[in-house]
Amino acid sequence: MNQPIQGAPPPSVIAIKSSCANCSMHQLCLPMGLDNADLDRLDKIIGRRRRLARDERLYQMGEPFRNLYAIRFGHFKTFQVNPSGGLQITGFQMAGELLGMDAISGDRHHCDAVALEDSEVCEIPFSRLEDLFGEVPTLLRHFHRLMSQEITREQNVMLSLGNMRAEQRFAVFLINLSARYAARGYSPDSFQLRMSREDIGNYLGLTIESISRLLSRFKNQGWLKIDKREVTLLDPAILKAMAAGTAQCSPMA
Amino acid sequence: MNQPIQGAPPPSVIAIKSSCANCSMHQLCLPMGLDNADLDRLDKIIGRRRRLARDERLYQMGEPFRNLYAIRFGHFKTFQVNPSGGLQITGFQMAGELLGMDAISGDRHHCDAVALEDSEVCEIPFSRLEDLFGEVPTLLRHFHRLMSQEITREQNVMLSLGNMRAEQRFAVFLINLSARYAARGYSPDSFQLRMSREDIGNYLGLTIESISRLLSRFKNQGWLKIDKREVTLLDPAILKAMAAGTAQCSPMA
DNA sequence: CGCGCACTTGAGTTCGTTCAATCGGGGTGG
DNA sequence: CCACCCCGATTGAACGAACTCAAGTGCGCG
Repeated sequence: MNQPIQGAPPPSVIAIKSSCANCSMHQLCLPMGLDNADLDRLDKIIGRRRRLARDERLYQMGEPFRNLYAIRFGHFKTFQVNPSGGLQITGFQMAGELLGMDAISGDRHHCDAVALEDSEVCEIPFSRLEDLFGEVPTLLRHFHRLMSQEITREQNVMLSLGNMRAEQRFAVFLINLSARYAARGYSPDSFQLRMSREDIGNYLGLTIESISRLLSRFKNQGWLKIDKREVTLLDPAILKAMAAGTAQCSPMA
Repeated sequence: MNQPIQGAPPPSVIAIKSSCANCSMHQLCLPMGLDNADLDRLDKIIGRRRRLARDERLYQMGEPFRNLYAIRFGHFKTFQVNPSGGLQITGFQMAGELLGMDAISGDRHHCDAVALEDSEVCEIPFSRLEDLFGEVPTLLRHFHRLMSQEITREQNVMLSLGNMRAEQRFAVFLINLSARYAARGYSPDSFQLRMSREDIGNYLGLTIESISRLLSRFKNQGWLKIDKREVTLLDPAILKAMAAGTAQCSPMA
């Protein structure tokens, strides 16, 4: 139950001398808003940094829950598996975001997390984090905000899956990525998709073929350029309008 | 911005001498696992009980966030509204469950909560609850579990919306209600649907007609009885199998 | 009794899927 | 260096599950 799983190489463990204060993500991540003293206390409990190769698994459903993980760099996907084998990607996570919050209830992970590219995470022992909550109210506050953010994020996905047509879901997806890259200081209009078409389709409740057709349609409309996984949004305004539901695409053009 | 909204009567405010200790839900609700002394401290911060009539709104998207609400009795639905007017029900809540956790980030409510029947909630001022967290670690722990539970609940909905056919979604829905009533000491096989077919359809990403047809189909298969909103599960096993994806319904029978 | 509302049922349509063929780039081995 | 293969992606054609539109039912309430 506890040993490495089905042939996946044990994740490399590297002791890197690095701190939250040095981390470029500390304004988005768990330590947001902490003063130097508190930053230090948080640093002290961070277990270790873990490097993961593309497709390597950070944790798996059913594993006992001990740590949260803050992404230092790289991208992840999280997914749930059906009793009958069906798989649903529940999110794509990027640097500064927290993994594992769904495992707090139940003491076991409720989904799998897999690296979409070579990535690094900070391991945060949850019991030690809990100890710290009593001493650093600012930290607790921000932690609650992060959990709550995750709840609203998922509500938005539900809205998309339950209520929107394919093209609108896809526009929402692109605009969401764009905004998150913008928040990290990257271009909002030009970025790499770190996930396959298949992953996108699964996440949005569509097939890979549908994603491919949507990309072609948006490209033919002149709304974006797409070269392999490199996207350039040529008309972010109309994509935003589609995401908001105030514009729609002609069936074909 | 702060006054009562579009004709909804101001919610009745009643000062009832009641406590968590007396509440039949205290084993499921926020006070779970607290000893009497801590129960008392929690009691002291509970603002007031609020009664809501059917269709009355507890809070609305955009309203400033001050309180969480614990449901004493009754049922609620929460829903999000699209910029373009589209509406997605994100959950149905029953006694012992907590409302408002999505509002912690952002300080404003991100969805609306409406009573499905005459109901009563406990108002929990969040800032006072935060104060208490420092003093009652057990309370904080359980609060984290509740938030985490909400995250996993929503992941399950995403799985259902993104991955399952109509009949499976509906089976999941029924089995989920059944389990929650069972946890509250009610019959798992016979209960009232507190929400309309339309609400169910919206929640499951289906139309009201589809829900109606599914009910008829399940009835014709002899798997349940349905009389208005009174459901009796006649073959919970096969419904569970359908929910798990290990059985499926013939198109018509 | 008659109106309104929630629900049911039927018939035709549509959006996205399924199935299948093809493309194209990157890696491997002859 | 080229031939070959593999895999992810694209494109086309036909299908089907769920939707839309429309008519009908039944119950509650004034």
